[in-house]
Formats: sequence, C-alpha cells, structure tokens
Amino acid sequence: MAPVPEPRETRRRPARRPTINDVAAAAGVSRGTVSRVLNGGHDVSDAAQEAVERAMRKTGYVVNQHARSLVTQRSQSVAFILSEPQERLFEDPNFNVLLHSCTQALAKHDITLLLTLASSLEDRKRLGRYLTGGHVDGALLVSTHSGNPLIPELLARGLPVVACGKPLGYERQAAYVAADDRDGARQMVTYLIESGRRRIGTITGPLDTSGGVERLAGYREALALDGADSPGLVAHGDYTRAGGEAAMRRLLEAAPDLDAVFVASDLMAAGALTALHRAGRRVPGDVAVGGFDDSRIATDTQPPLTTVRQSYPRIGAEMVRLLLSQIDGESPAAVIIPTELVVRESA
Amino acid sequence: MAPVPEPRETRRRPARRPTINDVAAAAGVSRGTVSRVLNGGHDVSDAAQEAVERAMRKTGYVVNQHARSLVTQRSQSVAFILSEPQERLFEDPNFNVLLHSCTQALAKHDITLLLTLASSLEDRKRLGRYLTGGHVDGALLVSTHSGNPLIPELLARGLPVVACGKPLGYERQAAYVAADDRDGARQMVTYLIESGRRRIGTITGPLDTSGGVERLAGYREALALDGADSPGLVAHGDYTRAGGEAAMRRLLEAAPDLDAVFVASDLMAAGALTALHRAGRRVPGDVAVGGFDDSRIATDTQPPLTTVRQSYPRIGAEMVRLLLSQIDGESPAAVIIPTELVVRESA
DNA sequence: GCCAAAACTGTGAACGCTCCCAGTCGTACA
DNA sequence: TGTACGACTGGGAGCGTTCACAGTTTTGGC
Repeated sequence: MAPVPEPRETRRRPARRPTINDVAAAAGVSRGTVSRVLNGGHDVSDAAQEAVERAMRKTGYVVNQHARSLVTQRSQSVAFILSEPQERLFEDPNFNVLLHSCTQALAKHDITLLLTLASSLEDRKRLGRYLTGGHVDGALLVSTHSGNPLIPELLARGLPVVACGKPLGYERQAAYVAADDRDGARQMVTYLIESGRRRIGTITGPLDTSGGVERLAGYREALALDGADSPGLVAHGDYTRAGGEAAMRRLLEAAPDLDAVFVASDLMAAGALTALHRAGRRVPGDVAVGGFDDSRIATDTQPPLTTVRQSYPRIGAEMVRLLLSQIDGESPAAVIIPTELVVRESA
Repeated sequence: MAPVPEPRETRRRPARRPTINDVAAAAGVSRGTVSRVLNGGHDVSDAAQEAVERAMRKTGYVVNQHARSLVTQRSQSVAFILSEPQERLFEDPNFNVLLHSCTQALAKHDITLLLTLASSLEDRKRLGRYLTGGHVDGALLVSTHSGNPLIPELLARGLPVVACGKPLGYERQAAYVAADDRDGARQMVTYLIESGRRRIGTITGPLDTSGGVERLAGYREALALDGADSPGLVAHGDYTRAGGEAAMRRLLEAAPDLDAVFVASDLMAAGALTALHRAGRRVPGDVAVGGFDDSRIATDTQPPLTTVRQSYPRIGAEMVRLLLSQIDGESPAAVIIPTELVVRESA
C-alpha cells in the first residue's frame, strides 16, 4: 500500500517553531545562557555568546513574546486609542504629526505603538477587553470627549493612561498633556483688541472637549479684562470646515457689525474665511480672523491665518514620557505646553 | 520606632491581579470549571456557571491574554500594516473605507485590528520582531510597493499575510486581494474610444505598484485592440494631486492635440483637471478625463469624474476572509474583484 | 431498577520563557 | 598554598492559562 501523501499544510505551517531549548541544544549551552544572551548578554562568555548567536541564526529562532510577557508582565507595546469617528482625525494634519512623534519617542525605548480604533460601542467593548487583558503596557488617548467610557475602565484596571488634552471629568485621576489653550486664546484675543478691533466674535469647538471649553474661557477672559465683553457673539462649531463656515454665517447674521473673529481651530477658520468671502467681507480689512493650531492649513488659506501654535511634536514626546514614567510606577501627572501667537495676514 | 509608611505606589499598582485560581477559590469550583465558563460555558452546570460569574465580578477578574495565547498559540488580533509614509494614505478617503471594512469584518470574529506604522527602516525592524514574535495571528498589508522587505520576512516566518493589491514579486507566495485593474482601465479606455476620442493619453501610477503597472497595461491593451496605439502619450504620476497636475502639463506639452486622458487615480485626475483648466482646455469639450477609484473626490471635482469603481468595502471583507482561512491552515489564495465603469460628466 | 450514555467536575501536564540560586571554575591576593 | 571573590553556567520553579483525561454524578430508555 502506498504511503498516504503528506498533507499540503505541513510545508506552510512548520510543525513547531524553534524554542529557546532548541537554540540551547544547538549551541551546546543551557536555556539560562540563551536567555542571558537574549536579554543583554551579561555574564556570558564570548564563546557562549557567539555559539548562541550562531544557533539562533541556524534555527531561525524568534522569541515567543507571550511566554516572555507572561513572566515579565510587560508587552513592550502601547496602544494609541482613537475612540472618535476616524475620518475626522485622519483629515487633521496635526493628528499625523502627533502620531508620528509618539511613534518616534516610543521607538527610542523599543516599544511598538499600536493604533486601535473604537468607533462603535461594540468595538469599545472588545478594545477594553484587549487592553485590560495585558496586551499593552499602557495607552495614549486622543480626542477625549467627556463621557468616554474607556477612561474609567482603564483607570479602574490600573492601566497607565495618558490623554492628549484635559480628559474632562477625570483631570484628577488620569495623566494628560495639553496645550495652554486658555492662554493661547487670551493671547489671540488680546492681540485682536490691541490692533483696534472692537466687536470680536468667536467660533468655539465642541464644549465637551477641553479645547472647546478652555479656548472660549480664554476669549472671555481677554475681553472681560478690557471691559469689551460682547455676549451674543459666540457661535459653536465642531472642528470641521463645514461647521466653521456655518457658524460664521450665523455670527454675521447675529452681529453684522463684527470686525474680528477668533476661531478655535484652523480648519474651522478656513471655513469661516469661505463664509466671509461669500458675504463680501474682506479679510483682514473688514473682519480680522484668528485661528488656532497652526496646522498646515494655516498657510494654505487666502489670506494665510494668524493663529496660535501648539507644538504637537512636543505634546507627543511629553505624552510618551508621562506614560513610560507611569509604567515605571510613578503616579500620573499633568503637563501643560505653552502656546504661541503666530501673526500672518488674516489679522 | 514608627513604622515606615507604605509607599504611595501600593495603592495604584495592586499587588497582584486576580488569576483564574482566585476566581475558582471564590466560586468554590476548580480552575477547569472557570476555564470552561471563560470559553463558552459548555459542560458547566447552571449553578457553577453563576457562581463563577459572580466570583469574576467580585474579584474583578480579567483573563491574562499572554497566558492564554501561550497555550492556544493565538492572540485574537491581526495587524494592519502601513509601511508607507502615512500622510498620503490618511488623506485618501478610500483608505478609511478599507480600514473600516476590515475592522468590521474582524469584529465579527472577535478579533482586534491593530494598525501599525513602519515608515523608517528602524521601525520596520522593530515591527518585524513584533509581528514574528507571535503578537498577532496574521497581517493585512496595504500599499505594497515592490521591494517591501517586510513581505519576505513575514512569509519566511509562516505568518499568514494578505496584501491589498498584487504584491509585486510575491504574487505566487502571498495571498492578495486586488481590483481588476487591467480590466477597469480597459473599460475606461474602450469607453473613451467609443465616444470618439482618438488621441488618448494616460497618467500612470507608480510603476512599482501593481495598480500602476496593470492600469497602464489595460490602457495599452484597449488601444492596441483598436489599432490606435499612441506612444509618447504616457506620463507617470505618483498618486498625488500635485503629481497628477504636473504629469498633465507634461502631456499637454508633448501632445497638444490630445483629446482624452485616462488617469490612474481620482486624486491625480483632480490635479489633471486643474492643469487642463489652467491651460484653457474645456472638460470634456476639448479633453475627456477618466479617473480610477471612484473615491469621494470623484464627485467633488468640476466636472464630476467619469471613473472606474473598485469596491473597497468588498476588498476589505475579502482580505479578512482570506486571512482567517490562512490562519485556519488553508493555503494562500488570490481574489480579483471586478471593476465597473461609472460615467459622470468628465468623459 | 439497572445500565449505558451524557453531563459535569477536578487535576496533572504542558505552553516557552525569565528569574534565582547553587554550583564550578579561574584568578588575585594574603 | 589557601581562600575569597568574581565570572560564568545549569537547572528548578513559576508565570496563568488550556487541554486531555480520568473520575463522579445524573439522566433516560427499557
């Protein structure tokens, strides 16, 4: 009788991937020595070191991360969590900058960044299980609207977490890195006042984000300080271009005589410019426009935007620093990054 | 002597997270029973089931994924790999659609999608280690330029991989899902010919991607079939708007009499429209423009683009299907998704 | 009321690592 | 020449699960 032919799969799925024991055997040393080589090679003779390295190459050994993590309780990876409808973020050039700077900062510590999405409730549940199951050593949170249920869950599990922007409702418990939104807004509005504007409106961000709240607060502070408080000049936007355009239209209707507007993001400011243009107002001649973010958009608009710069590379670096220190057992901290007025042509 | 105060950290980092044994003890059952509850609850009495569930709630138990993965050899997660400079992809609305459809399809199997970035060589190395270390059960690859060193590495490890678009150089070894680029291009160019165009140029994608190569091949096939071959009418683009604009300018210079152009992506086509407009050509009056992708951009241009639709939701779903079947031990396969001509106003 | 089968339960043995301790050398110093 | 110490090595124990198997109890058919 002919032998049964070997099933096809056998070739694709090697019976067993080499373990540390296979390497040890091939190198003629013990498991312990191989492990030492794997972890920095302290207290290993040159001969052993070389034998192990050769054996690893020969066997094609790759460490089994699960086995390692099981004992070290570390996974050498952290999650970068988007719990926002994705499109909005991907559209934002600043998001790319932040993502990139976090990746770089983590790379220095040989930690992999995992970008995870959670748009639906279902997603969020699975993600919660994933994160608290020990898959990652910590989490970086962006776009933290208040009421994000992931925050308390991770906090309760003791998973190190750092938010980008004040996590409304958890400022005391979760670490975060935020730009000095209030001061930036104050700088901008003060600048508008100093350049002679008297009827200054604002388009805010969503008021369930700290950026939305704080920038509005800064606007109010600057105006109250100068006794030029002007209620009714506030319109709410949602950080989108279309939202900014619509808000600007409302503002023009409610206060046709306004001569300046502080917009809480560059993208919304771009929309506001469109609305002003359609309404026949010149910028900055009739109406001065101030943005926020100093994103790539700011230089692409006509005219280029006077705006408030927040350094995303720095924010990313600080987030990573805070996260790593928490992973090392430090208690959570908050960092506020200063903001800076950038004068261009729109104001 | 006063006792040394307990260090602060103790509160934040609970001494030990509860294990399956703690749950078993609290529920008055054995480890095995708890495990059975964890894995579907087969062969577990109602009383035991309930006792275990109560114990899990009481102890705040969460399964340790590393321990589980160590024995099951599965991590219930797959990587979605971007080895491209990120910005380009994030700008592409189709990318979002693909990402979303993959996430959804995986969610049905309770598998988490991990988006990983690898722009630099260094990144790629770390990512290689991460992936082959057993962290993920498989990988989805997008934007696969030929010469991506990650592909052979993952293949050699036997990690299930599915590429989006033919992975040039590894078509035989790696599974992939691709739109029928060649046929789509053929349809478009045939349509241009049939509507009476005679001097038909093309703007290609990068020729180290299968989309670039195949769409050009389709263009050539359609023209050769009709004996209307027109060498010199080919310009190369890079899938960006600016690249499309520049390529169109070159085309106009080399062949001022062209009356149609097939552009290998909608984004480049949008750039081409700008160039044509600047050159004073009317579309479609003087020059017909055909795009590819049917992305969101296609309806935003002036005039809206006649283009070739490839269904990204379907591509994502198929990628996941192929990946899961490979994880189950099937051998890699290729799937070609049909493309469809969408006639709008630009041609 | 008996017996086989089904339903349920507990336990030892992995899974592949790291950590720690005990041990074996060789070397420098008294 | 003895001894202490450092450099290096080997192997047991344990990380928290799942799995297979051997039990024990319950059920159902005759």
